[in-house]
Amino acid sequence: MAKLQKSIDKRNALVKATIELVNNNGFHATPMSKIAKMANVSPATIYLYFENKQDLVNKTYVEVKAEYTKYAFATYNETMPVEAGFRLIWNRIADFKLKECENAMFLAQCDNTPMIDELSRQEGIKHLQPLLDLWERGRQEGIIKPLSDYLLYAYAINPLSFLMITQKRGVFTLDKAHLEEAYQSAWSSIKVCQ
Amino acid sequence: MAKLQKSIDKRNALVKATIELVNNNGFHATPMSKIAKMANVSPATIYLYFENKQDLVNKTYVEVKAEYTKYAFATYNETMPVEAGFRLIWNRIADFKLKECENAMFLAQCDNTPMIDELSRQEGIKHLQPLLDLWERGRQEGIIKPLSDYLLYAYAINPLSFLMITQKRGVFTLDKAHLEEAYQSAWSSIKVCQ
DNA sequence: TACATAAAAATGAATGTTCATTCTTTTTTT
DNA sequence: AAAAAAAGAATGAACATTCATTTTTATGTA
Repeated sequence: MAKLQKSIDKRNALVKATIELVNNNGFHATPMSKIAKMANVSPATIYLYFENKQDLVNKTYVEVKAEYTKYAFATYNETMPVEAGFRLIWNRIADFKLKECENAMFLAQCDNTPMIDELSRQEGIKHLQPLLDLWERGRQEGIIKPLSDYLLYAYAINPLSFLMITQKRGVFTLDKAHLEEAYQSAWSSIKVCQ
Repeated sequence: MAKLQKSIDKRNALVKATIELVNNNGFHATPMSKIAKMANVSPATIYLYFENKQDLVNKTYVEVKAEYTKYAFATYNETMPVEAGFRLIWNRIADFKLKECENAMFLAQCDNTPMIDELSRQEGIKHLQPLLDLWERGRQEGIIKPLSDYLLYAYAINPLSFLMITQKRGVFTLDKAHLEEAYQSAWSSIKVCQ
């Protein structure tokens, strides 16, 4: 098992360097040589862990996306009432976007760009199922508007990406009070009135 | 006036080619040679109209952003009541994102990427003022929640970008009914209840 | 434990390509 | 016929990837 012997630390350093450089310079301005340098590794070593640059970026995307959803659902279980469950997941996602800012920025960039292969993109979406199930339950109980999952995501979750990016640009700070306001807006947009 | 003599058509073709190629391949995979080919122009000619590749992309961004806001406010005037004015602007923006899909996709990509210089980005934001003024009026009249402009934009406008991208990926179609639902979600998220 | 050796991992330097940009010449416009 | 615009080919740098070698690790033997 050659693969298992290779240092997992090196692989992680490569993934981390990719995220950091792509965040700061964009995909078009992150050469393999810089990734190698930041990970303290020779350029040739990258090819022991990844097929090529595209593969490195794809795998990085899928891994970060998996971390994201893992974090989002870590404290959730399916027996929770709809509103409480949504609040919990929403807060975990907000938390992730604020605390794991580098990771979240990377995902935001990948999600609006033809930088990632379609296959990896689909792979990344898979783990969102618990949220979709919660919404289905909410619709059935008449708590959540009978809208497409895409619309619900667009209004309840995606605005957090915009806010995170805006905060990263420095023009705006997302404090505790803003977060509660954001939650209220998110919930207002998808709950059934009265 | 050398500049005025140069063909405006050629310039437009270059801008259009840039948008199309960046949308489909990403900035990292759109060489100047391809842009030239798509615009039916020699690579050298690009440099008669733009300083370099970065300048071409920056200028393209600023121009498309200007078109976007021009379209958004074309039928609005400041004497309208807040809710009607918001509905009007929202619909124009939705229209732009659906009809001028190429332009809107390009903006979405630029807005989540370090592809554009900070200066051009700031230049692009300027023209949004009428919407910010409308929101200020709405807050004063107690119609719109007393939230930061960034939060209002995140919930009322930005979801349209997500929906447009999702539609472009083909998994979801944004029809008339969806649009009305989206509007209701947008308005719900920022209006003061009762 | 100490050493020898084979396998694996890692490296720096090379390779060949692609690309942004510039140069020189040609074509078009005035 | 002069000036401006456009062109295609040339230039040199940057880059992804591979190659030939060296270093590290694991294993077997005394």
